[in-house]
Amino acid sequence: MFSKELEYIREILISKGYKLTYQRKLIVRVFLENPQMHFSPLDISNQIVKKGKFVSIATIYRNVKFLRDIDIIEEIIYGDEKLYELKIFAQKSIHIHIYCIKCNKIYNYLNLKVSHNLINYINHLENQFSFDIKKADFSLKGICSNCIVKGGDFYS
Amino acid sequence: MFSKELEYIREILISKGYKLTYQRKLIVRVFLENPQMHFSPLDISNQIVKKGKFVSIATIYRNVKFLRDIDIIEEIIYGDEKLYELKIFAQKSIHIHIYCIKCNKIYNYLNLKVSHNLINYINHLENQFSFDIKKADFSLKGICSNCIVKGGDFYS
DNA sequence: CTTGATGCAAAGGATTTGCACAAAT
DNA sequence: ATTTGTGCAAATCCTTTGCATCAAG
Repeated sequence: MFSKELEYIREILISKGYKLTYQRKLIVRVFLENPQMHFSPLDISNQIVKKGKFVSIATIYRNVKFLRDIDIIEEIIYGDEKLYELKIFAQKSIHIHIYCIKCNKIYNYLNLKVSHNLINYINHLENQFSFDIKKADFSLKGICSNCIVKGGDFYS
Repeated sequence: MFSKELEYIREILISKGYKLTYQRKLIVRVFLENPQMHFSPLDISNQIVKKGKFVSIATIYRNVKFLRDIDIIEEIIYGDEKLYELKIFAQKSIHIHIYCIKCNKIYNYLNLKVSHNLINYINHLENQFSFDIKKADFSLKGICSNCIVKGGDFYS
């Protein structure tokens, strides 16, 4: 499974003088198997252990940074933690994350038609402030439809 | 200076059973004196020391969380750090932060006319996903006009 | 074989916490 | 007087790093 994707990633690494090790394969597989999900380094470790394999946590830390630096995964900040998600093969340009403050789920909306709207807005900001924008993250916090249905007050 | 604001904050605290201590006043003053600025706990400590006063770093950590919880200041994430800024008296609903990845300045745009645009977009998202949105943070990273002028490649 | 990569354990840095004491109401 | 708040130092948590060894190319 995912041998095609791994082979492609191997080529990227090799072209830059890096190696695709056993451990890196295990880490990348976690992302390939869950292309929409976010993982902390510890989450990744747990996923690997769940399969009966092992990669030291230090190696995982080293590799999430490494994979981020070469644009294979992306780092997002959620509250206290840094989470990582697949970037390559995802071809998205703008990030929209919607967090539910009640159930703590993260809804990760990719390039929907909806983003079109947002692109215009970003262009507008670029002009207004003479800023060359490389990355746009839109983070919304609120209560998801699921938790609204369940009812109950959140704010005192 | 700021006795009016501090008195108002005292009332809020007291109504909730808390006290406005000497240390809390010093901390709040840092924010009142710099309503547009962002501070880390260490920054706050430095500001206080600069005035020849002292508050222990543990107390500052305790109080930024405390002041955040009662909505007097707001926590924003910038890279690795948590920064805090005045929220009360600022009456803004939507946050737009633009970061320059070259000079590391944070441009903090408040409720400009520009936000109008954004409010429509947020309403749109609320409808599309049946989400009750409480907070919207828009984070843009790029290169500010100042650094563009200076020239030089940023990306290899 | 050569160089990059890993695992371990120790170090590091930021944040939190237990406890005795201080001070705000 | 009470009870919250503070300072200190120790503890904790997350992340990084030095070093000897391993393995990918």
